Amino acid sequence: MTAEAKPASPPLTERQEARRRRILHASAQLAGRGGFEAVQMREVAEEAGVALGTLYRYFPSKIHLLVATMQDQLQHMHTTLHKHPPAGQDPAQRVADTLMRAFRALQREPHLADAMVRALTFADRSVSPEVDTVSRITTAIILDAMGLEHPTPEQLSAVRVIEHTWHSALITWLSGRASIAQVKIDIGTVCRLIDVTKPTEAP
Amino acid sequence: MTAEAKPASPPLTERQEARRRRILHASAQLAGRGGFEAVQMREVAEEAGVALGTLYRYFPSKIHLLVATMQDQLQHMHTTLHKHPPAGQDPAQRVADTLMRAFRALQREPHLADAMVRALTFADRSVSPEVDTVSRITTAIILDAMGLEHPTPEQLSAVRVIEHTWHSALITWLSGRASIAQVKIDIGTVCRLIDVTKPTEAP
DNA sequence: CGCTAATCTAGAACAAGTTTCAGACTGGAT
DNA sequence: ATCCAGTCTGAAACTTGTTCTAGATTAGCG
Repeated sequence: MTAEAKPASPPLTERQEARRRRILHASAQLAGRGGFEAVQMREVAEEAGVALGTLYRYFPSKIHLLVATMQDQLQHMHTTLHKHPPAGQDPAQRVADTLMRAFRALQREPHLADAMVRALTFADRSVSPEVDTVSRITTAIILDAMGLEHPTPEQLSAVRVIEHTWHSALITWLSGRASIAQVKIDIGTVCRLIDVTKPTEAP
Repeated sequence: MTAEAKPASPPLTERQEARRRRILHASAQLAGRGGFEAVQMREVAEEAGVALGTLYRYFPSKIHLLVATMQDQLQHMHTTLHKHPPAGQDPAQRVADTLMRAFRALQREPHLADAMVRALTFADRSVSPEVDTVSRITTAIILDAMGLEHPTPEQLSAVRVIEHTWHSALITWLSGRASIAQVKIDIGTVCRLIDVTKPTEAP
């Protein structure tokens, strides 16, 4: 059940894998400076040493590219979190800790965060599979933090709500409409749902 | 404190007000068919009987235009809700009812919903004031449903989280990644936060 | 009424995402 | 080693959001 990347299509040759990585690297690089708008397809192609048409063969749109970039970054974060799991007492605390940590990571690269999150929420149906992958990784991270083997449907819904809050709070922060403090408060608030949906809650 | 529209700039003449309305109407019309991408600035201008430059004078970008369209629609909804307030017993129930009702309204015009919500979450800093207005109206709607005069900071945070969930859940539905049922469940789930943050909760 | 500043129009021009195409290149099968 | 199919390149073309310009219209004012 580990959420890995490519289930479909022909396996890539070494050179192709290298190209793909160069593209993703260029994307993250450009995003790290100016954010969403700074990721211009022509520039990504040039920086990755690849023709424009090739870029589009690998990633059929700018949104696809940025969502893939996010997948990449999330994988890193997931791996890192496995090595240093949150230490809190109860599940709600651990989830909040984890999200705060992720939030701090994003604060270090606000432009990159901007590009990735904007792409993620702007994605239309044609990007659903990729966005879904991102969502699955995020869910896995949260469930890991909760330490649950077999979450109840109720708990899964709570996790979904946490994800909703996480994404939307990030957006309000990125667009300058909410402060860092407010985002932290909102994360803390939504994590209470974990306690509310504890299976031991009902008589 | 009623969230009205235009606090700034010179008051518009009658013809100008009419133009503005024609533009918003054309925008909603086109959005109602093909969604976000169907709202093309040239078409909006033509349908509204206005030059492209004029359209841009009234709304400095497509995002501004669609966010303004959303403001407009939300005002309607707010007014309607005042006439037929939710009838539930407790605040959480009333808020859930209200959001479900709004959700049903959006389901009737999924393309319009798509255009408005995508614009809202894609908006960058240059649209912050307008997005903030939308947010204030939404908050007002939720607070009305709760029936609170002086919400505590905790409750305001819960309302923010509800809004986050509302927007993000809409996005997952619009992009076909969540079913209507799932959105309803998530709304119900997040509304539990209202009970958790009742002031009578603490000793 | 006649003037002036602001606004509006029509249309060209520009920017960035996306598509297309002809030709060069690569990898694998015979 | 040769050939085929698929891939990559470079460049142009197309689309749609956005900007700009020159000339007509309009609104407000003396």
